Amino acid sequence: MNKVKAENTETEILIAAKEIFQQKGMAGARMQEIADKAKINKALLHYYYRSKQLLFEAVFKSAFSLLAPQLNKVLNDDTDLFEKIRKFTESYISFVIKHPYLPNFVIQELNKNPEFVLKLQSEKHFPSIEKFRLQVSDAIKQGIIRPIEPEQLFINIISLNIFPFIGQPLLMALVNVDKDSYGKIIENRKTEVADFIINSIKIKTNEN
Amino acid sequence: MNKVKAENTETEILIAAKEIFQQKGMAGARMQEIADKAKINKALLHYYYRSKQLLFEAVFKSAFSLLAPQLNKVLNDDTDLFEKIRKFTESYISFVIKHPYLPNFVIQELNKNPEFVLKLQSEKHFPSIEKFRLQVSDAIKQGIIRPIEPEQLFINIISLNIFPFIGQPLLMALVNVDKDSYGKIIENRKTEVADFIINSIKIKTNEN
DNA sequence: AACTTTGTTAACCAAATGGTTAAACTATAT
DNA sequence: ATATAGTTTAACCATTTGGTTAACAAAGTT
Repeated sequence: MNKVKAENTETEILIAAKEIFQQKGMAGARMQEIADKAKINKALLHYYYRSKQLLFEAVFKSAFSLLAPQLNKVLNDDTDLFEKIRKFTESYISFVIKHPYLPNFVIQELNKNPEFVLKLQSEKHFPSIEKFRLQVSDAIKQGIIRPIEPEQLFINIISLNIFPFIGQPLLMALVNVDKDSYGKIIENRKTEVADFIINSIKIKTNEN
Repeated sequence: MNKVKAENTETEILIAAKEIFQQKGMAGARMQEIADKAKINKALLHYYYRSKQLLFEAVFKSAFSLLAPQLNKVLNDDTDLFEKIRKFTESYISFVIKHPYLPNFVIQELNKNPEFVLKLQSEKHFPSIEKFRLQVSDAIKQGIIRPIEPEQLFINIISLNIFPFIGQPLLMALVNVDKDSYGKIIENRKTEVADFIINSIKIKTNEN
């Protein structure tokens, strides 16, 4: 039974470490707290993952490998541009509702440790903007959307989707609503954001 | 001369603390490092600000009191809506270029400590959305902009302006540009973001 | 059954860290 | 000049923290 046990504790640790690291960050997390959450002895953390740094990196990579496919939905996917924007906002917001701390965690740790991005970038499947750039250029040439730099459009899409989660505590206070109401606002954004973007870039035909 | 001296060291400490806290966060900051940066003995930190927590709160409040007036430019100011959006994006982006770590710091610490928002909210001059809400409703009634919930529009404006800074390391990697090129992209956003928003909400007359 | 490998723990350790103390120093007021 | 109040420091201290060690337990191998 030991292999089963081993795998279990190893993933137990990872699950516990995810929770703690994502809520408190690398600097705020305590190995003891992770051990407690995983219901094991602190020394076991070091048995499976040699150091706090390595455990953190395992958590970080795991988090990023969940985030990357989401980003690829805008970047590498050749469905129609508008359709894509609609699908992305819908699916991204659902994704973050499932993993509330994840995007904030990734972005925060990248800010504290910008060199870290290089490690990610060198790995396969790191999202790239190339395809998206072409698609937007084409749509402009075809007169479907007004001229806009693909990079700017991409940044806009990402900003409108990610920030409402990262800025939640601040936005809740400014908009002056409680958690439930804010949840409804977020829920509405599943369609609202896509409409907002498409409205901005779409060239209206006589039909519409 | 002692009162002058006192004020100097006290503000020296605050300046040093700002830098360290804003870059490393509450958990990652070290009192010794702050003392070194301020070129004083560590005990002096405790002489002027009793504890790390209090020093942190002084820094945080100071940071927020810089940010609040920026937010009030969208929320409490009764110039024309479009003009306002243009001015805000311009001035906000300039503001962050001057204080690169500030918005990230505020948002990050609010995430780690959401109860903290209550302290801010209870203070005077805490930005409120009321005025903005009316203005947007009016603009909709007058047929100037298409129907949109004021809260959603506000969240969009803030997201498009703040996120490009908070997400910089990630966005730089995704868009695949170096710091200089990213700086140019940000510079372009001073007008680009306002255009993007106004394009999305403005109802076109026959004139245009 | 003897032995080897893997998993787990309690006890321990050195370094880092926030905070304190008492003494020294500086400048102004008397 | 001297008392006084505010400022600054060196030396300490207790606790926390990441990490190690040695012993033990359980399972697999021969």
